[in-house]
Order: sequence, then structure tokens, then C-alpha cells
Amino acid sequence: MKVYNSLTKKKEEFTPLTEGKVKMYACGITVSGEAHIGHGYQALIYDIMRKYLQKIGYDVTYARNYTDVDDKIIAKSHETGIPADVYAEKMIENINAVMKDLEVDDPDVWLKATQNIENIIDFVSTLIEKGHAYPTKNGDVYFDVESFPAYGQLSNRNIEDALDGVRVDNDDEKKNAYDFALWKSAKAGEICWDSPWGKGRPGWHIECSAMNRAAFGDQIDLHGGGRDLIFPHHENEIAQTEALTGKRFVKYWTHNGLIKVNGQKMSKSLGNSLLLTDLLQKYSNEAIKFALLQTNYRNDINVTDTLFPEAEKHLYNFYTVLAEIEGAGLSVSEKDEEFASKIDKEFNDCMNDDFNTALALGNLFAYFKEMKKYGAEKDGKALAMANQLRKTYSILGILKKDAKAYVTWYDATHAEKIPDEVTAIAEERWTARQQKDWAKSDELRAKLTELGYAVKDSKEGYTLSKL
RNA sequence: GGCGCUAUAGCCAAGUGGUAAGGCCAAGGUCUGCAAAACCUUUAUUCCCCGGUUCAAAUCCGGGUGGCGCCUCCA
Repeated sequence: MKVYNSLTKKKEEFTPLTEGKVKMYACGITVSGEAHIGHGYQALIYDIMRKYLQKIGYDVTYARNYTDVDDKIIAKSHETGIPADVYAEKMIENINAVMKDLEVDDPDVWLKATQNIENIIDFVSTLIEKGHAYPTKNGDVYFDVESFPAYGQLSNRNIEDALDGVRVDNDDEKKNAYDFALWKSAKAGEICWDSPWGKGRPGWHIECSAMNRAAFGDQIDLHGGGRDLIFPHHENEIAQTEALTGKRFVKYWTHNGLIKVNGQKMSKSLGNSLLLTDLLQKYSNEAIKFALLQTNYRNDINVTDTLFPEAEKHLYNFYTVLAEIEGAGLSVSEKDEEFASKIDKEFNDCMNDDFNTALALGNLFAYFKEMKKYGAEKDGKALAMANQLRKTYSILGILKKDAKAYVTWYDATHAEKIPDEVTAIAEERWTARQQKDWAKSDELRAKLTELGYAVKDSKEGYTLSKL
């Protein structure tokens, strides 16, 4: 099993710190708004990593956090008049529900910043004791970047570079511009907790360090998050934890690519997010997942108009085949099962190379072609393959639906509402066809085309669809 | 300006030394009165450009160019 490590910028053989056990953590969502497709993508990727590692025999503990207190949440609270903690809790429920609709599973451990205040305060206190952090008169606490010479190892920045782009905020008491807040003093009316430095709340970066430590101890195997978190978030996590423990914090750093819309990243500041709730109204959850997994998790995905509809169409074709084969009353022999097990082996070959879901999905087309052929021959291999495909690919969150139900759903949602006028012409044309009046038939078809409808004939009748 | 990622057919995309998966689109064929669907077949002598290493490079190295991301909040 090879995993690309963002820290070394190489694919490395995956060997966990403790044999057979994997501790993994993925940075979750700051709950200041609804979940967008990028959040869904990230949750999906790490859910798949977890499931695959389990599949190949690891005892995996997967933790994920919700950042439920930050500037944006406080701003929303002021905007809406809803207390910050209530607002955050509502958003969490909201997001959990959407993820459930997407059918991405929960981690083993959910962590929340507000439930780890004690851990965070302890962490910060120890950093101060060890000379890696300092409080200011205002009641803020900053990490002293200069005290941690390894700073910049993940993002390949050195302190001078870091300084280069840093925004200068003169009104605080930071020793250096690139020092970052571990604890922020509360302004009047803001949600806050008591601390040795006065009332305040944790900075963003420290929660992940503190919660990780609380959940797993000093070291973990795999840490994930969006690529946009490399700097400063993950860089700061490393600084905090390693300054405290003196040990290598994370063995494998992984970062998923970002979802772009019209070539641009979705971001809070641009307000161009594709919300999961909206997408799930238009597409099946499997179509969304299929579309996202067609690209390696490390690459960005540019969402185009055809991305999801194409994926939906693929699934429709797949489920149509599955429905036929599963309804054909075939029996599966041991030999058939043995034959179909190649699917699972080939899947593992793909996934063992840094979770190559794109390749695994690509294989699907050949399998379905083969299955169709066996299905036509009433060969038990067809059903064996169907069973194996469902089992194997459930890790990617696809092929989990009842085939007939999906096909029915697809047909229903893609059925056009045909105006009576159009139906009348089509009926007239059908009569002409019965009488083999091809000239009239073609004439009427031209008329239908003009009205924007395509007609397809079969022996039993015709179907109309919008052009 | 610094750092990182990336560049593969009309489009999406896999592929880290052995001679270009897969999908969409398109074309041809079978079928059909003709179409559509379905099925079969075809579609990159070539992987942004220029050098280099090698028996061999899309893949490694050096240098360019373009796109994107991060250096504010961000998955």
C-alpha cells in the first residue's frame, strides 16, 4: 500500500506506527455555513481511506472535528441574533444530515472545539511553560514561531518567506508578524471561556493539535485535509504539537484537491459555493460520488455542466444491467465466484496505489460490458460479478442501491412533461407508421423536431424526449 | 515577490523508465422503411516548449512557458 505524503512529496509505503493499527484524523468543517461540495468531497475521500485501510486489515480509528467557535460563527451570531453555540449546533445538525444524504459515514470519533476547551488551555499553558508561546497584555496568547526552527517544513516556507506575504497588523503585541494566535481574548458580547489569560476562546490551529492529542496521544499515522489547509493551518499544527512533544506528529500527511467552479476555487470570500443540499436535489448521491472519484483525490476538480449528469448516466447504465442480471434467476457456482473475485483483486491493485479511485472506476466499464455478455448467455458468472461489484465498490459509496428502484427513479426524474399538442402529433405519426406512410411519418417527425422533441421508435411504440 | 500543485486527443481523465487505461463527443458498420437506442469497429507514432541522462522517457534531470492554489477566512 502506497500513500503520497505531502511532507516528503513522495509516494511512500504505508507502515503505521503500531503494527496493524491506524490512527487517522481529518480536519473537518468550520460550521459557519452550510456544507458545500468541497466539504462533501473531503469527507468522502477520508471515509474511503478509512474503509479501504480497514478492508486490507488495519484496525482504524478515524477522528474528525467540527470547528464550532470562530470569528465567522460569532459574526453570524451577531447577524442572526442566535447565540453562537446554538447557531453552531444547528449548523452541525444540518451538515450531519446532508452528509447522511450523501451517504458518507461518520468518523469513529467526533471532536468539537468547544468540548475541548480544557485540553486546549492545558496545551497552551504547556507551550508557554516550554517557551514556545507568550501571552500579551490584552489576554491573547501567541505561538512564538522563532522558537520552533523547523517551522515551514510542510509548506516549504522559511521564516523570511513567510514574512514576505504576511499582512501587517500593527495594533497587537505580537513579537513577530508571523506568530499566530493560540488564544484570543474575548470582546464584549462574544462567546468565551475562562482561562489563565482571561476570558477568551481558542485560535483555530490549536484545536486540531489539542484534540488530536486528546484523542490519540503524541503521534498519529495519517492526517488529512484540503490542500488549502497546508499553510498556515497544518504548518501551525505541526509547530504546536511538535514543540510540545518533541516527537514527529504525523507520519503521513495527505491533502485532497479542491473543487473549482468555472476554474475558480470555491471559497467563503468569493461566495461561489455549490451547496450539497442543492446538488442532492438534482442528482443521486452516487452520481455525485462517482463524478468526484473519477479524478485522483490529490487533483482539483473543475465542476462543469456535464460532470454530474454524465456520472448519473453511467450509473443508470450500470443499474440497468444490474437490474436485468439480478432479476434473471441465475445461480452462482463456486467457480463463478472464483472468477468474479478478480474484480476485488483488481480493485485492491488500484487502491494500493495511493487510493487510485479513478482507475478503479475506469475498470467498471469493462466489467459491465463483460457482465452484460454473460448475462445474455444466462451464465452464472454474470450474477457472481454483480455480487462482487456491489461488495467491492461499496467502499467507494456506489452500487449500493436497489437496481430496479434506481432505474425507476431515473426514468421518472428524467421523464419530460410533454404538451398535449406534441403528443397528438406523435400519435398521428404513429398511425401513419402503422400504415407504412413513411412520407407523412417523416413530415410529422420534422414537425416534432421543430417543436423541440425527438421521437424514438421501437416495435411496441414510441418515446418522446426533449431535444 | 515567495512557496506548492499542474500541463496527456475536441472535452474529462489514468498512467513515475520499456513504448499511451477508461469515459464523453465524433466517424464507419450491424439492426431499422429512415432515424434513435443497442451492439461491433475506428479515433493521440504521441504526452506544453527547449536541452540533457539512458539501449529505452509522458515518466528522471536542467531551463523556459501557460493554468491553478497558498502566503486573509477556507475542505
